[in-house]
Amino acid sequence: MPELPEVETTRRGLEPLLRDRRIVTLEVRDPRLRWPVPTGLATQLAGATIRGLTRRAKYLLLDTSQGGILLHLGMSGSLRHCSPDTPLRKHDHLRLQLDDGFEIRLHDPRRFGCCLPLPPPPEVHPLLARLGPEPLGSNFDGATLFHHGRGRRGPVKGFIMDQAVVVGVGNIYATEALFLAGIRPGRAAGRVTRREYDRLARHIREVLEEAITQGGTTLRDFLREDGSHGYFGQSLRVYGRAGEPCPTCGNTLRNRVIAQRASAYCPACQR
DNA sequence: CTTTAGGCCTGACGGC
DNA sequence: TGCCGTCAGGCCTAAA
Repeated sequence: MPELPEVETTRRGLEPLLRDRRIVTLEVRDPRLRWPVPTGLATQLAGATIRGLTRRAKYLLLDTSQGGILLHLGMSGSLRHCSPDTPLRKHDHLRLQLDDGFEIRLHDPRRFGCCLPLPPPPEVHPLLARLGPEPLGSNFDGATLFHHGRGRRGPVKGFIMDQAVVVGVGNIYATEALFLAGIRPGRAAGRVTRREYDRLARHIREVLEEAITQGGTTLRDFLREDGSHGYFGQSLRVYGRAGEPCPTCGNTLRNRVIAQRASAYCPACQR
């Protein structure tokens, strides 16, 4: 279940392996993803030189001399770098064969991911056009959240998971950041104070950066395995721990469904 | 405009 | 042991 740190770690791991490589073939073994992998994509990419691999939100953008590619890992997707004689697995959808004899495989059992052409300029693509600021970028802070949150009656947790507000904050890191900021996930976004949004923005950045840092230490595993080893072993303080004691005060953590997602919180620490 | 619900999928899990 | 219902999760899309 790649969240932003996993996607960024994947990008950092793969970028040096892909840059300046030539694509020999793209084999579409199973085009059934969130949207079908277009027929003709393989032909378009054959012989292309890879210029780079960047990230926007949880999307990976592969830039080549013969056009861009937009990748999303959805819920269960992963990319691995391996040699062609590595046994193929069920749900290996794509093989991107490189001129150095290695290949990249997209593995995605639940098929929520995608692989689509990305015509220039990338930022106008419908899937990218309405995205909010990057949480690790310079134009994301408490002021942004506060101003965007004016008049919002929905829960703050759903608000920060809204890709138009800030990208890349999934259920896990939203839960963790709200705990660290001392804000209950069910609070109306419009009722969270400026000071609280400052804390929240800081903690969103913090939990994501912490996860990326830890991701770097397990990068080798991440690229070779299927990404199912969990969140880099990052110590999650409250996510998935309803019923357990709060790591700060010892009160029993509760669970509520907020914005259609399980939300653990401490009734004492979070207000 | 905001907010909510539905849908897409498979694998893991629990109950019988 | 096997079958089946439920759940998880990102995020688009339609509808309220």
